[in-house]
Formats: sequence, C-alpha cells, structure tokens
Amino acid sequence: MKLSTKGRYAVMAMTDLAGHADRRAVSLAEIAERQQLSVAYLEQLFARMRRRGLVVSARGPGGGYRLARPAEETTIAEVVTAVDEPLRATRCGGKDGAIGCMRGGARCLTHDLWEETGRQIQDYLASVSLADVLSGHLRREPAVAA
Amino acid sequence: MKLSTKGRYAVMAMTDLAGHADRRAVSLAEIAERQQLSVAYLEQLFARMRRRGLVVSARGPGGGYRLARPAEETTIAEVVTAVDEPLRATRCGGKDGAIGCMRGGARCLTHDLWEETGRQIQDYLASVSLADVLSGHLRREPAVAA
DNA sequence: AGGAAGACCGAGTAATTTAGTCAACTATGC
DNA sequence: GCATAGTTGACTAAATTACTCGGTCTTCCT
Repeated sequence: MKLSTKGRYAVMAMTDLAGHADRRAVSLAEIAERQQLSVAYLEQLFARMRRRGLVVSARGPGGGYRLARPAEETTIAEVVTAVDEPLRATRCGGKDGAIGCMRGGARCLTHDLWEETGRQIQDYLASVSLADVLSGHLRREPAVAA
Repeated sequence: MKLSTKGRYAVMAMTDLAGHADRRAVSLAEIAERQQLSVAYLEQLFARMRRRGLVVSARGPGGGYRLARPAEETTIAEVVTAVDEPLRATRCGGKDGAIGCMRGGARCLTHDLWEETGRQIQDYLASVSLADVLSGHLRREPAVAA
C-alpha cells in the first residue's frame, strides 16, 4: 500500500465529485478550480480511475465525470490503488527471490511483518467510503478490550 | 507514518541485533554481513537509533551495539520513526495553513481521513515488538469465525 | 457545417527524495 | 601505539514524484 500525495489528490478530487454530483456530470475544470489542482494533472488521475471503473465520462460540451457507483459503495482503498498502482512489499518474495530473504540471521522474519502491515492499511482504507469522508464519519476502532 | 526501505532495513538490522545479543555487543560488520547491507549505511541508521535511546554503543575492539531495552519492550513503531523522522499528514494543517484546506468544495474532509490512517498504522506497528517479529508471532486478527 | 467545450493520450521534464558513499575523527582495548 | 570500531557530516547518484505540454477525438449548439 502506498500513500503518496497523488493518492491524496485523487481522494480529494473524488470526494469533491461525490459532493457535487447532483445529476449532471462534473467537469475537471470545476474540480481543478475548487481543489486548486491543474486540469492536466487531474486528467491523469481520472484516466486511471476510469479504467478501473470508478467513474464514467461524457465528452463534449456539458460533459465531464460522474461516479460509476454511489458514494457509499466506493472505497478509499479503491481510489488509492487506482492511481498508485504498484504495491511491492519487501524486496524478497516477488523479485529478488533469495536476496536478503532466507539468509543466515534474521532471515525474512520481517517479511511477514510488512505483509501484515500492508494488509492492515488496506483493510482500514477499504472500510471507509467516499460517503463516509464526505460526512466526516470516520470510524474509530471501538477500543478492543485494552 | 512513512514506510520506506530505510525503515525496513532498520527493522531488519534491529531484529538481527535482537537475535544475536547473547551478552556481548554486536558489531555493525557482523550485521552488515548477515543482512547484506553496507556498514556505512548501517552507521547512519544506528546513529539515529542511538540518539533515540533504542540502542547503546561500545567503542573499541570487542565493541558494538546492544539493545537498550529487552526485545519485548522495543516496538517496530519506535524503530521506524527513529530513522524515518518526518511524518507530515496532509498539506494543510502544519505548513500551508489554508491552502487546499478549508476551501469551497470538499474542504479538508480528507484531512481527518489521513490523520486517522496514520494513527491506524502507528497503532499497529506500536503493537508489535522486536521479540514478536523474532518469534514470528504477528498478531493476525483472531480470524473472525470463517 | 463549423466552432467551442471538454475528455483523452503519450511523451517529456523539473524537482524532490532516497539510498548510499567517503573521508576524517575519536575512543578503547591489548 | 596500533588495530578495532563507533561518530560525524558532507556529498552524490539514482530513482521517484509530481506535474506540464501538445495534440487528438467527440459531442453539442447554432
């Protein structure tokens, strides 16, 4: 899981979109104006989100974007992974194979740790929808028995 | 919360140290050998961890590092924040003030989201100790019935 | 028909960050 | 007093990030 500003901008833009989708499509120019981002940059982000099926587009005058699904059913995790793509964990596992992993000392005990950490973040972000962000309704764990 | 390879290396090195701290101090050369990292780079990492009080050092022949506290009492969160330092959340709040935040549209509704996300990661990493990693004892939510 | 709004696309670049090196210094034990 | 080993800080190369640019294709309106 990756947390760059890119992912943050995408969420900002999507939240904006979710908040202004009365019925008509919303143009990137509008979002750019409100969120203080460049149209060109937004294009990049929305292209990816369209490919992932998070938004649908309409060309021509009066065109723009709208959410493919209701705000309640679109999670932050989906938005972030749509624009941030890769998600390599440790340097072992996929690519280098044995390098660093499975070695004399602490081997890749750390491998499991990062796997689990990634899962933890993923789980949280998947539990929050655009509607939640829009309503300021962020879940705070009920404090699991101390 | 930041998750760079630097932080991962630091955890690898600390885990190695925790696993080889019989009684004597462990030299960076040993760790470098086992974990396949350069001594020069490890120096950087340990310097920071020493300042944070996670390890204590001994100079001269037979010298090296050892944990300042038992492995059970040193958390991954401490190690990671020791070497990765900064931890800026959104671009609002601290630095730019009102830029991007508190604007017409979705304002900084996203602000709370990232705050909470950071806390989520922090909490998890703070719940894992070096000893846990060493023993492969990573908490996985009790597998909800399944 | 034709012009303007606006999505779409790929390549390209500037700046930041990261990872890692180097050289020189200081303390300690034998 | 020499070898071991930590300490410091500046420096650099590579990668990544964030972002721009030029141009195309579609659709609507007159």
